[in-house]
Amino acid sequence: MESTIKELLVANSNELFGLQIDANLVQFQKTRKEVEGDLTLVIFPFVKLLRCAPQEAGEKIGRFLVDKMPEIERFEVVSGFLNLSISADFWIAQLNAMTGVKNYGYAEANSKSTVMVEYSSPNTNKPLHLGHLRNNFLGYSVSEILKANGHKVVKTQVINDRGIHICKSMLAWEKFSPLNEKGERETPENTGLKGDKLVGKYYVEFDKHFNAEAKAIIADWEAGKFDGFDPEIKAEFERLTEAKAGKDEKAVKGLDDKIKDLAKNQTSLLQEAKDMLVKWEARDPQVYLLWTTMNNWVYAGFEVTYKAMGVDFDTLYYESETFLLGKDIVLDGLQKGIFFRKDDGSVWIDLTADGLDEKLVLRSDGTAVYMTQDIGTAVDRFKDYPDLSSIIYTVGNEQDYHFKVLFLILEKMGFSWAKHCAHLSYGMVDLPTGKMKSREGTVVDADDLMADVVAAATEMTQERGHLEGMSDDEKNKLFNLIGMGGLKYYLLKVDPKKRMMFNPEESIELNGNTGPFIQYAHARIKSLLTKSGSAANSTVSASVLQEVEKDIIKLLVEFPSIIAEAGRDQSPAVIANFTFELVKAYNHFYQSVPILIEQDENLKEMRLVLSANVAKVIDLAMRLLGIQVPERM
RNA sequence: GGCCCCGUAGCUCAGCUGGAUAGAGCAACGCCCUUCUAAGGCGAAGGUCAAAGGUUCGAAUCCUUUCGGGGUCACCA
Repeated sequence: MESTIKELLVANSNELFGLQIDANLVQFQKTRKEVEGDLTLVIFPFVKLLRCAPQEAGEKIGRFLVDKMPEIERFEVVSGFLNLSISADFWIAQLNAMTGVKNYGYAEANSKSTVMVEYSSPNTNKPLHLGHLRNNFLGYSVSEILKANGHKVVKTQVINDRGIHICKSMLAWEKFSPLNEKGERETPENTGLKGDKLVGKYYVEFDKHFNAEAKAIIADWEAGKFDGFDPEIKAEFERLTEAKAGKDEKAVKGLDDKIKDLAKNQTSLLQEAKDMLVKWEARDPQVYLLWTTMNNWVYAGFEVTYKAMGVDFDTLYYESETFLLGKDIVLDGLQKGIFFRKDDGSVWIDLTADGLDEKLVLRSDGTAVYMTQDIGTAVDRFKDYPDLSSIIYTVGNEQDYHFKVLFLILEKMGFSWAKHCAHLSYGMVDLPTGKMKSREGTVVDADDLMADVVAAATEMTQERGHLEGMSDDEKNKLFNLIGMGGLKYYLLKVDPKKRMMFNPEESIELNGNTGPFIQYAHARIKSLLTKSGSAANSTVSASVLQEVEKDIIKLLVEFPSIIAEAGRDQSPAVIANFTFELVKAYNHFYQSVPILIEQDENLKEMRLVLSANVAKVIDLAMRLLGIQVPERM
């Protein structure tokens, strides 16, 4: 409709305006609900051209459109806005056009380029937490949205299975795990703990002993005992201590932190962990066996969590397998003069001409850093998928700078695909008590949270749900679907780019702008359709439409462009907000218009078809968020 | 300190490629179940869109400055 009007005005612009106009002068907006009309054309851009009052210009364009387009029945000009009233026939035709279209609003599958979406990518030394939930739900949803836009999508993650942090957990487990009566250290099997939780426990254990050792060292230093320490360390400690005199609280804390770092570097524990990393890189069989064993515990644990989240991956990349590749590419770039080597042997790239800094890409000892590995992985992926057009990295916004640098390096290295890669940067999740901090124990564990929301959903659904005749299995599926639907919706309804507040009480709410509110509307429609006995897929007719009915059709007609918008912005929030609007409009209709008890069979069928299309769009929309909708609840 | 992001109702958020009187949900108040699932609907209340300048016929939206909050500036990831 909008494009038809636009073409018509452009084609006839000489006649109407006396000169050729640009298509983007034709601007539409939704008609305000206080005034009559279905579509509004903004008149201001034409006022200058016509050299007349807005009222007059509007009248002229309005008369022209009514004359040319039979669907436009009336028009009204109000303070510079041309409000067009479109016939009921037109809206009914729109409704009929979507009836029975199974994937209404989705583009043809695999009709567009192949895109890889990376998400999750946790460290293997800690269990997943609330932040990972936002990441996973977001990555999964954006993948689904891109698919609905016709892209072929490869979902992936890179597993950070290498590095000093893994060695810390391994070392702590070897040193501090108690032995049971059989002489075994703790395992997921003999403790019943999830693998990721067990490994996480030893990472914390390492930290505890590490800090204690550092503290003891500082106490010695403060007592003047420096036996066995390098004189340089002693000098540095004394320098830092003296610098504290007369400084304010904040500065003192900064200096204390530096002293602590100094002491930490002197601990035997850190030295042991470093030795272990060296052994790992040398493929020491014993260390490798331990590494493999503990990583497999973590993977098994993560698998359970991913299953509960309802996310999946098409392919995985392991840092331990790709970090060497990055090194080769960097050395190649060094040959080509893209990078430069400093005297100590470290390799850098100079990005000052692009307004950034110098960035390290290889350590002086030749080992890889994060950036090295990311370069290698990206190149590797484009080799693995020759038809790949871009990679989207779902990573928190604290890494904005990192990705800016990464893409720039890849571009400088001549990879033409680099400019198509994107960082899907999302904001931090805050708690009412403030930031999540692992040191302060305020981290919300992903497994616990999911269990909590499902438990809450179970309780509330048993209280008010319509569960008659459901098996226990069906009931449990329903409780899970409601709990997880609520959690996903809560995390996805906010613009991903923005930092958000996670309120545990609100996340299990059932009323208002929530997942269960939307699920409930779907269940209600399904119940209605079942009772009607109609397939609700016939071609319908109606000479008049009530406002509430027309409002719903207008929203349904918008759905395809909403999917496009969500894809362009990479924002599930666009889908969530649209669905909420649709459900609100439908509930209003449901409450004010008789459906099953309508006497006029034509009208009744039309309302059923309308309802069925709403249920379909709710389902299609929620699927894009990874949320299931129930037939009953 | 340099760079980046944010500031809209008591709270949580929409709206931001400039367009009519800035919208929802929650909380609080008043209604509506002998019509289909009340996990629902209706009504009323709630705002100097952080502040000040500027551009424009028109600014929450664009530009500048200030204030407030956050992130980032590692041979960590």
